[in-house]
Amino acid sequence: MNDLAPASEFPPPSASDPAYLQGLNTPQREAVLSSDGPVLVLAGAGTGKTAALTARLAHLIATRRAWPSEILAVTFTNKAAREMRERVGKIIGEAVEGMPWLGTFHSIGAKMLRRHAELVGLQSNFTIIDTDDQLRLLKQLIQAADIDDKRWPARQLAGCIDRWKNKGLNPHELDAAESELYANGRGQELYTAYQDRLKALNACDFGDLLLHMLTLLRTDRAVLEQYQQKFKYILVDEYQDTNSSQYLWLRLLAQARKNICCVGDDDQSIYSWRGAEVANILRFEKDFPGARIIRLEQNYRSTPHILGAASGLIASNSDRLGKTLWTEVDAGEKVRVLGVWDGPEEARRIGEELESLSRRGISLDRTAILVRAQFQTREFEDRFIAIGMPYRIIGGFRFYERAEIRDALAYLRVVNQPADDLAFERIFNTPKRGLGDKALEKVHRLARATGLPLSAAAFQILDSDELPARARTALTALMRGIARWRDLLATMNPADLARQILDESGYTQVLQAERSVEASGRLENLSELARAMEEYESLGDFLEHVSLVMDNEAAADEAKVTMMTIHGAKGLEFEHVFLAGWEEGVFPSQRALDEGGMASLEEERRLAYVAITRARASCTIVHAANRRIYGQWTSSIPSRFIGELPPEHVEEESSLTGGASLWRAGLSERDDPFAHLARDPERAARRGPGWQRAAQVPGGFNATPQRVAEARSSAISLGNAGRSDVEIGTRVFHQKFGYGLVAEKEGNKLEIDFENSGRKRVIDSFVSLA
DNA sequence: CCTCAGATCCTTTTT
DNA sequence: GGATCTGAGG
Repeated sequence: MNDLAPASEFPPPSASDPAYLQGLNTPQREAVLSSDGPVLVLAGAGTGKTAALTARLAHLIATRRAWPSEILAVTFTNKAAREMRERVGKIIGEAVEGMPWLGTFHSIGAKMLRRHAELVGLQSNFTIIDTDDQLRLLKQLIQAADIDDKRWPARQLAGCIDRWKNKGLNPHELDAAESELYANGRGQELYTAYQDRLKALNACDFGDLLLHMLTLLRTDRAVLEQYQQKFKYILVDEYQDTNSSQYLWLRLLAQARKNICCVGDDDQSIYSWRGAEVANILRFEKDFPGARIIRLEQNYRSTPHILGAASGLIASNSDRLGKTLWTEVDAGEKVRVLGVWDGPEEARRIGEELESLSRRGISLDRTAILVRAQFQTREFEDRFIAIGMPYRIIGGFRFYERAEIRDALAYLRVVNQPADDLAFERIFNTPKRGLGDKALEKVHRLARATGLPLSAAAFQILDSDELPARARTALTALMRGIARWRDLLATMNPADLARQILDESGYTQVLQAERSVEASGRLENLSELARAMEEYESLGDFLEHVSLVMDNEAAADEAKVTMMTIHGAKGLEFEHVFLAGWEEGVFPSQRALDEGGMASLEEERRLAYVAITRARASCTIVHAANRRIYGQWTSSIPSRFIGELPPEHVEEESSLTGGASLWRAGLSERDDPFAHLARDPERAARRGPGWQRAAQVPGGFNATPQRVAEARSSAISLGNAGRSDVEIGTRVFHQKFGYGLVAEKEGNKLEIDFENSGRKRVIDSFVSLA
């Protein structure tokens, strides 16, 4: 099977081969040596894809076809990028340092965009906002547009916008049907407002890193040609996971030289929910006529039973390019399918298995529990804490998603990038300094009226009597700090600056005063953050790193069993793998079944395929008859995927009387295990094809966007330099101080003699003509 | 202005 | 079952 490839055009393996070619099989060699022209490598799970890929890079560099800086190598995850960098480094040594264009789509997008930021209306120190900031921003916009954010949640809009960006659509490129997906056709309006707001904040979301670059490559000939010339060779990992925007981006860049090599596996496409299009891999040959297709099918990872089970399962899918994995190994155990009574028993059994493996001298580092969804790890955590089983959970909260880290970063962002209103809002009253909603609202009002960023408005409002004395004192202290830190930015190294900011802002003191376990953990995290900053030249560099790259790598001290989602496990392998929760409704997930129909089911099946193929030596699939879901006990039937495994590769076992098949037969006839959800009409309404349908429900919503109109008109009529309709002697009205006569005027600052409150200093945008 | 308690929401996967 | 939001009370 491995000799189907027409390898004759390349020299056969010989002892004089460079090191990077040794040990590669025939198709792998072909993937390395076919350096010019379009190449699609279909690499099955465990077929030595990364080895071939890194050898290919080494080959391009060693044969002087390109300098390291002339190769664009994109991956999806930071993990993959890091691994490739390391492995290439081992082959070519120091030269890998000169590979600036090896990274994730997003980090490369960001790098390019910083060079051309002004062409899309940004400055090169733009902030990259995360989902949290994005949601807060959207919520503000939704409220400003007088849309009921209960009926049209910000998450939903965020989902739409992501989708549009994944498709490469700018706001003006949406058609009516797309716009219809949110708030009865107001999707486009809000998307436009969001993009405008981001530009005003000098910020980008994840999607923009690709979309802006794509827009630029499409519209700016010079920029496009510059990069087409620069990248002599393009290498793309996990090609099946590219979305339309990434696909278009690659196609533009590759069009001139056509030296593009895409590596992927349609059977491992598991990210369609975030816009990945398997079609991209299927149409490669059309996009690049004459493309060479190479199949890597010899598996070096798993036993024949594991491969047989996985292959048998994935065969139920349609529309595959088709690969047949094979291995030279001929021993090994069958895949074990274990039925248990409930969730706690599942955790108990797997715990026991792990203990037994451990006793046999197998390091827990070589074991993993893979789950469909994050919440499933909780049951294991409870159990493992009880029995003292060391474990690590990958995924979940990342380092930089912790509140204290986000707070610290917000300070740094405000200092680094004055227009970052989102960050300013976050630190305004953090730590608590007596600045509440009222105070923030006033700063907001001034900012809106003057068109200034919040932090600038905050400086200005100190010159007035708008704020009560206490708030004013507190804000003065904060703003003095910010001004000082901004001064230090140029001279001080980022780590020391961060320490100083945390100190002077009072943030560390508050935590120190708390004296709780959590507080000391937070302090620990903060000093960890400062330590991590030490490698960085500038604060900007660091902020970019943190938003795009930083993930929590648990220190590998003690041997631990790894728990993670199947998505997180893609690309990894473990000696012994436990696949938990293979029940209908959990895996395949109810949501996928409800919302995506057959296509989703197939994706779930690919996910199952990925899960099984992570295992080297043993794979144990567990399903429980009862499980607590959202706090309610539910009985469940085994996943249909279990039934799809070829029996000859599977060994069934049940802790329930009568054996697996018996109780399965009894259970499978029961009604929908999620019936309790359907019984609740509220919940039932939220199921179904999800928000797409919900978006079409005619709403009882018809409010007018009054507030925005107001804000806009005042923004237009009021200049920064002071308004022309107010002069000394003008009679004006102020919401808090009442009527008065203007006594002094300097720019937009007024001194007014109020009839009831005496002389006050006020910013002109707070008064109206009386 | 802050804190606490009750109500309400949400439960897939991630750069 | 847990996180998050909202409203009442200190």
